[in-house]
Amino acid sequence: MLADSILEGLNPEQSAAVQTTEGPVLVLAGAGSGKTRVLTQRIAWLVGVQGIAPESILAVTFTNKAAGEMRERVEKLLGEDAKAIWLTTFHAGCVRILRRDIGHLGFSRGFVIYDEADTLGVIKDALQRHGLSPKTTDPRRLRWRIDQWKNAGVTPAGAAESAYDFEAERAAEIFATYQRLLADAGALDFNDLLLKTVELFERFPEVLGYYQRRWQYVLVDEYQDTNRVQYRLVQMLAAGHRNICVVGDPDQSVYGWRGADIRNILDFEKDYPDTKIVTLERNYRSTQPILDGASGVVENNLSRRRKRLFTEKEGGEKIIIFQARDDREEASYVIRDILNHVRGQGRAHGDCAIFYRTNAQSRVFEEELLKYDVPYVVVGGVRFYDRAEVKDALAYLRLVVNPADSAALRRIVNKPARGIGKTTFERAEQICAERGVTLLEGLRLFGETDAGSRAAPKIRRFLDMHARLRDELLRATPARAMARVLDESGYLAALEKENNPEAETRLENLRELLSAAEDFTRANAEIQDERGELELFLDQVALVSDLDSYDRRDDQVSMMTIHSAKGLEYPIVYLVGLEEGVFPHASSSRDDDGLEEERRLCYVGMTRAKERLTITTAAERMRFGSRTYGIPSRFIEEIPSEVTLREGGPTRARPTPVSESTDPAYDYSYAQDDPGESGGVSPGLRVRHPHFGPGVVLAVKGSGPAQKLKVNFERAGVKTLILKYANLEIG
DNA sequence: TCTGTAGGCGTTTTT
DNA sequence: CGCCTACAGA
Repeated sequence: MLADSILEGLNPEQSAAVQTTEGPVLVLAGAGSGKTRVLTQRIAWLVGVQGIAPESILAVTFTNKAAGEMRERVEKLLGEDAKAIWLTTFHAGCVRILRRDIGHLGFSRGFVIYDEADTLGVIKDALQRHGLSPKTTDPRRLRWRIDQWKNAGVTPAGAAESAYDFEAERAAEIFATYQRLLADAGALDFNDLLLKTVELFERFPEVLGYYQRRWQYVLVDEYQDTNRVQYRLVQMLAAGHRNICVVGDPDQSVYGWRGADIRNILDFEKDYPDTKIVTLERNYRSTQPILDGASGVVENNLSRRRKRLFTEKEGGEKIIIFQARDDREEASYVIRDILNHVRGQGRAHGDCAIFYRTNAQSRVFEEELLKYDVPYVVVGGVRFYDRAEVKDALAYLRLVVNPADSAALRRIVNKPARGIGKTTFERAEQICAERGVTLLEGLRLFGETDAGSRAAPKIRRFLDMHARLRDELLRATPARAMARVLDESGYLAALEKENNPEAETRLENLRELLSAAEDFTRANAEIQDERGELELFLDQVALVSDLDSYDRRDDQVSMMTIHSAKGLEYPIVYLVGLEEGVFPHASSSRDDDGLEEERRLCYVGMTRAKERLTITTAAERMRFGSRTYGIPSRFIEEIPSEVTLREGGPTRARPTPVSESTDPAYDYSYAQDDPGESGGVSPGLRVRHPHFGPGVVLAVKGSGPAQKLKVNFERAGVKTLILKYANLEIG
């Protein structure tokens, strides 16, 4: 019977969470306690046993990846029926709602979604309109401030009202201008996607009513990460039937800086006094020492609901704590430990993961991995869709879909160089501001008023091209539109003309983008939507992250920030850089709230490990290009000493100059150093790397033992290598 | 208007 | 250290 198979293998608490379908339910799920399993089985139970129509279920997650994985698992249980379930991220779900109903708010349904770079441009524009320079007012700080307001659901008017000093008043004014400029461009930023949906529901009860009736059951994953706007959204949707099930872990709330409000989960019972609470404390992932260590750390947080994870697993290795002299020794220790496990213990590279606090820390590890020729993948950091050429191509498409998109226009108006430079464009901006027309229209007006000027014919040609592309491509497939736009604009030709390895890399990225567009068409062949496929494609790329495309492979070590690691697990985990200032990060150590969030982050990192956890710290570290000295993180002391095993540390010789090192890695480097010359390596030389394959040297930096190369590999793209470690063959 | 270079600055984490 | 911006020169 289906009911039995759904409940099979669940413990009593999980089983209760699955079967309690009516009324508010709060599932407090500790790390590794099978929370995703509960969510998927619960959906299966609703449909397969209770006979609930799939289309009346809404399940919301934070990442596309989580949504995708959940959908996969639900489809396995329910087959075709699963397709009608709304299983989506907050942002993607809101886009879907707004594309249908934003017209009520006087917004075009053809709105574009602005990313970080786009919004920064809008902030700068707003500053300018207030007669302020980006030099005196830091645009990033201002945007951060505006984001904080928006996270909390504060409007420009509200911000102005609560302004307590001149600076806040001015920030509130710029906030208002920023929103106006977005509206003029037909654009919404990430926060607007949520805010506009809330506004829509508040102002148009009949619209809210439609969705309330539609979704009889609402499920929310990672509830501890919701901000006040998301909270409000969920509350409104569940107001009628109150069949709301939220799953989360207050100890894993690590997005406070992005507006997540831990009160949402802590106060859930107050919002719904008849809440059924299910606590999942049995851990299916880690060994007891790892759980004890992680609990030991997080128990230092004062504002915390008591919870104690346990496992039935017997024994387990202690947590290893390694104290390194410097960041390089830290990295080489980790890499060699990985190699020991791979070569000596039959482990796969893919069993191992390295987690750090900030992306910048990945560099040293990458260099060491290259040195020892260990295959790896870095998750996060620069996103594919953040690369300049990819954004340029997409900007052309955006401008086709929405001619008001000023950020897109700003981006590509003179790419490739077509004689519409800074001065010309500034005039267009001025006209746009004075007359309240779109930027493109401002450009047109300028060309007409100054018909005799040098720029006029160039403007006309650009506008003609745009009009032509718009006529031709509005209903085209994304791949066709992309190919056409790159060709017609001369973008591709200009890149090909450059004829150097860097341009080749960029062309390669554009080819990849093109195939992503083709994939999109293939994947959405059956989806019928009144909106053009091109628009749907642009929606998707606006909301994907690098993490979404990460697929764990057996043959690669994974590296990522702890934030990115949330929700993942590995047999062997290295948590690195545990020094005061690095982790906990200096800018979060000011107040108790920040520190407690760092501590939860540490807990998240530690609980990713299934069997073996190594924590490392370094006495010296290169930061901002100069040597800095650190002391071990307080979190290390918070791990109960019974479950730790210390290696390295102050008992060893004091820090010695590198040349006197007994570290074989260093000795090796000096043995290799003698040939003196770098073997006559110079840009343009074709080389072969044992792991990356053939490539061309782009640049040579420095000299002596530290000489570095920038090499463009045919398969792997541009990498910076240390010559003496890279084992390059010439030719 | 475009291109190359010198200086300044930053780094927290990201849907 | 590396990226981005501002600025100078052609």
